[in-house]
Amino acid sequence: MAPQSDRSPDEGQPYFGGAEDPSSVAGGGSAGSRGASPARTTLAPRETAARRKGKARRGRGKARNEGLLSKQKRSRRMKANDRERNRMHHLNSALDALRSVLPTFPDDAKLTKIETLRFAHNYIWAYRDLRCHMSGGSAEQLLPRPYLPGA
DNA sequence: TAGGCCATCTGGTCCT
DNA sequence: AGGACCAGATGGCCTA
Repeated sequence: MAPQSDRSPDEGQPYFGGAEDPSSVAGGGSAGSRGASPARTTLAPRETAARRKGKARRGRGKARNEGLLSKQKRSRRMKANDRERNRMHHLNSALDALRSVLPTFPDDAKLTKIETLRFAHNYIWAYRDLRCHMSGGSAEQLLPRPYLPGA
């Protein structure tokens, strides 16, 4: 397949499908198939669960043997799986929210997770830099307030 | 068909 | 004890 390089859009620029920025943060990685074709769509959690039901039971082999696990253990595991699934769904929602505020081209191009994070990093960095230059201050003065959990 | 991305399961560890 | 978080494993989907 085509060599992938994490798209690292130029700071402050909308992301253009195939554009690459070799000087970007952490180098190399994924590429450009998805930019060109937004075919991959994130399934809604419910839809995902339903659609993936089949493979949900896939296992890692050994400890999988039914009967080895007590009913209580099994039940606890299932609950843990459920929480983990939810946790990941929340994480993905947050990622979607982040995607939604990042400019891309075309508009409906979907950034991968790693691309989203790297782009957001660049974007924030560039924005801070821009404000710094406009205000004549130092970048440190423009650092966002630290995140306060629960605030 | 290979390789990238993703969702899910799982067991370990840490925290409350 | 139970939940949150994490990383590894697995297999499906998709594109070049």
